[in-house]
Amino acid sequence: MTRTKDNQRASSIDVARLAGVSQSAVSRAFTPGASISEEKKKRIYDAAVKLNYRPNVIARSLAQRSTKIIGLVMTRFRSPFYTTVLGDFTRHIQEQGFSTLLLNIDNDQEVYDVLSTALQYQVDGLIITSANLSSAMVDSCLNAETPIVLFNRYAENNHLNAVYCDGYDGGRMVADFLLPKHSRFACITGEASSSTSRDRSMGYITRLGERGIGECICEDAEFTYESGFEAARKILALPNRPDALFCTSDLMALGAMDAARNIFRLKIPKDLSIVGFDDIPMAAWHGYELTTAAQPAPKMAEATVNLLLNAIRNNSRDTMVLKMKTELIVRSSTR
Amino acid sequence: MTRTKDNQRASSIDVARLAGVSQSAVSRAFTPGASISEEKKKRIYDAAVKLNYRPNVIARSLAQRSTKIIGLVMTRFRSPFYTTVLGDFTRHIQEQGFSTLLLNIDNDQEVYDVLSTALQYQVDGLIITSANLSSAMVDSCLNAETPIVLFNRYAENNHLNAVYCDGYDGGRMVADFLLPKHSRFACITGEASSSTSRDRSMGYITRLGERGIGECICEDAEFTYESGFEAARKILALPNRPDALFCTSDLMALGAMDAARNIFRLKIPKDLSIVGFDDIPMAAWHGYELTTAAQPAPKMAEATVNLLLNAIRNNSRDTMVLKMKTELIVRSSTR
DNA sequence: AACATTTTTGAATACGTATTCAAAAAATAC
DNA sequence: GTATTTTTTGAATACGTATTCAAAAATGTT
Repeated sequence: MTRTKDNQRASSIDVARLAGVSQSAVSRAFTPGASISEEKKKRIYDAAVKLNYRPNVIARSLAQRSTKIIGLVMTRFRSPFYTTVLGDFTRHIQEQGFSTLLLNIDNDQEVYDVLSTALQYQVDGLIITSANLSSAMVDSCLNAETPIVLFNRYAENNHLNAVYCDGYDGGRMVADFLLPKHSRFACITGEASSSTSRDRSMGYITRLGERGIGECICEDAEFTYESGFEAARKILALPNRPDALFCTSDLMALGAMDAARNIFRLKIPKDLSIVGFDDIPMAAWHGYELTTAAQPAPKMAEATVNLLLNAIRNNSRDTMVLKMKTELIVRSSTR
Repeated sequence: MTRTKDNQRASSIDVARLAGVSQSAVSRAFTPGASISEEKKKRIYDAAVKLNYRPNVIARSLAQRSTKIIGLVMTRFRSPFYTTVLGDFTRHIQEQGFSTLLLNIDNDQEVYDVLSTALQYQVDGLIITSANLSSAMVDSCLNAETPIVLFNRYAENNHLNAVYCDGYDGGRMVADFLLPKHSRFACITGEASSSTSRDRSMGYITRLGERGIGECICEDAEFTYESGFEAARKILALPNRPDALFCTSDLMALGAMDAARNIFRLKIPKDLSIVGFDDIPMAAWHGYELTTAAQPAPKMAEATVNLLLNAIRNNSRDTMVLKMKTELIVRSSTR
């Protein structure tokens, strides 16, 4: 091993020396499409194998001013919806030759820190899921000239790229579906700060109103099973119990189903119809068979990655907002 | 804005020029503990704010030969167990001032590619979950001198750091728990290639044998709800139906429960006891209340990250294997 | 064979930071 | 006050690659 310094990784210079060529040649040998003769290329590869050489992507990133890294800001790792999407994100990102820097946030306070480290890592682009961005942060992003796509969030002023699902329309669909066969309506909503959840419940309630139902029992909850369970326990204990319940996420709906069945001994859907939102895998489980407004998660994830990569490759400054439709999947939790 | 080149991010040189100091001074201003006067530091910070300067971590990584990035190789994004763990990993990694490069693999074939890109990104360390490493890959890792910790896998020769859960012992515990009140035993196992699943079922079957039960109906499945459902459908259709069923993962167990109840109209636990493994959130749902051998996931995740960071910081070459115990959580899916 | 064209090549430099080293400045000791 | 130690400072260089530029080699044309 004719390595200059022992115990270190080999560099392109080491390979060049062993192969009897210049460092530039080594660089070109590892750059697809670069001008280099086949014979020299072979010689370089042989030397590279001998030294166990692999190009240092960090150095390349510095020289090319492009890291080929996508920053992915995520919350709510326990939500099946988001983890499914996370798998899709990383798969698409890798398929396109990029890598994923995953940044976890527990609450919106941390967004700024996390965003700032992502930018320091010179990510080529950013995907931000379900975080509430302050306008200061938006500015900071725009300032950094780093393309950004929001997932399931949208900026009020449409100044940022976004891919999201039309929750308002989804809520309306649910209302239209439930209206014919039910008379007393209720709704369990997610965190109030979340525009996502607000859109869904607003669509539902507005549509009910349009069709003559002025009253809808509402209960605030968090986006968890337990929270849905507790909210349903409150709602179903009321006099004049509702016979139709819309939950703005599947996880809450499943909790609500279990509360209805286990605490109140209700038959679903005979005594109570329940509808969720998302279509997580558990909604299809035989123990639940939850009717739900399905988000086209795979399509959304793919569109998000493609939108971002296009922005990166074309260096385009104009923004694009993709609003997708939900599809009502009718299972046996509704009559 | 006295920036040298327009439309580019400011560099430490730009800041130095504006603040009237040397580039080294700027570097020191952003290096905690470096020798620099308070007065100059303030002047530099002011200039940095004016130029919206943030240190370029990529350049720093090159200079320091340390990226502060942990590579995290993951499969099975749909499994609630692994996504919970993923959240813990990233949180701990971030708390320690590192970032996470997330690498998704769908099957073991891709491990090599993914590992190789991680190494090219000069990650400071690697966590590998549930992948089967060929010995060639292990060599390649050792060669790269990059610390590695396996999560829920262990190298046969103990030549790699590992944190995992004692599935063999867990399986024995389940057998001991079920033996007194049952007479016909069955087992649904995960993918045969997975040593994780094999350990669990071997512990179970071995212990049954030790205590006089020579026969155990076994059915192979994948680590999914649907697969558990199908496997249970086969097993429960047999003459002389079992009255105790151990599934090597919760997800399969939940599928099995639904098959038992919905297809065979069995009462759980009266007609059939079911035990799972992992303790995913859904196991505690009121619709299931699954008895399970719980993995101490949060502890395991924390230990994994700590083990890795210690190896990185101390540059230690000796390996460490942490084997954790399961805890049997008894719920109402067993009599 | 002479010339024009294309391809291949290596030297030099840039990317943005950390760090070493020696000089300068400040603080302390006597 | 000088001598001594400590702290602060900037110039120079290293990190490992990509890329520009001009020279050299190979190829094609007549």
